[in-house]
Amino acid sequence: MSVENAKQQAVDILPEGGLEQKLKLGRPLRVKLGVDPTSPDVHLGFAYVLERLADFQKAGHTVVLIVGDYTARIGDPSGLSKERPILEDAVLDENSKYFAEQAFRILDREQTEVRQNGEWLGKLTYADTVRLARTMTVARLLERDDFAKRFSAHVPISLSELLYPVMQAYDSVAIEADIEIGGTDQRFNLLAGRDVMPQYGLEPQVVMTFPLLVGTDGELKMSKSRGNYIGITEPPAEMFGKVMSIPDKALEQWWTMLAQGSHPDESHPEDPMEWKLELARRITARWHGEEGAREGEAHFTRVVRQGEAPEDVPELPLPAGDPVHLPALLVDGLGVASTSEARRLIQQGGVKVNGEPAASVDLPRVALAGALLQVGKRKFARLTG
RNA sequence: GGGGGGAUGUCCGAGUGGUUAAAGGAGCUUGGCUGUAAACCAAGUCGCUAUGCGUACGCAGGUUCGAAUCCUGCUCCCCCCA
Repeated sequence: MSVENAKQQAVDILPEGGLEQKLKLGRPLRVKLGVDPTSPDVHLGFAYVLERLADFQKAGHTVVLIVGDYTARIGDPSGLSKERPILEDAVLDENSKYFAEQAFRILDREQTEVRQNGEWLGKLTYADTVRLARTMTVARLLERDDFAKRFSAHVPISLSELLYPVMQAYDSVAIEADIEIGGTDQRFNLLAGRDVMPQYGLEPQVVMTFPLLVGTDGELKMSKSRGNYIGITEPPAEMFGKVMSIPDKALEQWWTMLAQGSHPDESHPEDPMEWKLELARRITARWHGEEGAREGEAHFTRVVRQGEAPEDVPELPLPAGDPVHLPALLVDGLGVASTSEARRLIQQGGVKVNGEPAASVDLPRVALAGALLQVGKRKFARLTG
């Protein structure tokens, strides 16, 4: 049974023996996961958690995805703190759709309920909210690690944020969750559900937490806002290259969480380079198939290891005029952020024409027509016209 | 309600009237080394067809030859007491 797989990978299963009891009920269990609709991109870290949900589905259980639209819509009025920004309804709806599309690459659509928590949170009266709030104490909230840290660091915490755990707990009430899963950083919120559910006459959910995947920087949790993530929709070459860019110290965790699959005892190449290559192949193959993995590796070998131009270089028409002003061209065609940035790159030899560092910001047309223009190691364009 | 402290570039954080586009660090970028990475070395890191010009130190005004630095009002944040 695939639930075994999830069990093995979990960091916590609370309470002890709770999962077995739930499983003994002999009916499809309702396994809940909360989703933040402000950043709908499914990255490898999140995909890992979705895979655990899929483990449950394989055993016939039902997955309930809670899109936190209501929580996101409340947001933070000041706009100054570290809280999540308020998003437009339209953006949220768009995000939810985009998210679902990606999530169903992992989850079985037939065994998945997608719910928005505005459905029930939007109907609570003030009295209902107060009743809900009574199930939690301030002291317990402040025990939570990140609140405790922020509080002692004098970083603002708004009252609304303190309500998040009970709102999330109420989601469990509304959908009658049997199990809720999340990253280890969610432990407190998940446990809040256990406290609140009995107040509404429900059996408390079982809580399962899973390890947090570190990002491509090897330091911090993978997340979109930190820019250290790999999205599952990224093209093969990007994906392969980003995996290769992780520090060696992250190898072991990535291997365990993302590559091993159902063979936990499987050995890996000793040589870190070979090990990482195998990791990159597997991850790319998971999302783009064997063909994609080959393509990604070929690109990596050629461009990064051998320092050559990729096979298919996008074409870029030369603008009118002679000489050609390089900074503008780099901004328009190669994605350089500003002309000032472009000038710096040129100055430092980061811009190459046919492999030779560009000598000046203005180059004669004849030197550029048909030439290969390169910025840094990875951006290329073939100039035409 | 009373009292005190604070808001600086991507982030952290110096700077209390005059080369201050703003120390230092982190991050990031480029180049070098290399086994992808890391470590290490060097440079860069607001914008602009640019040996100059324009913007910039919470917001809006003011004082001054000159302000991130002084004054006034406003907004936001933190702490203590109630």
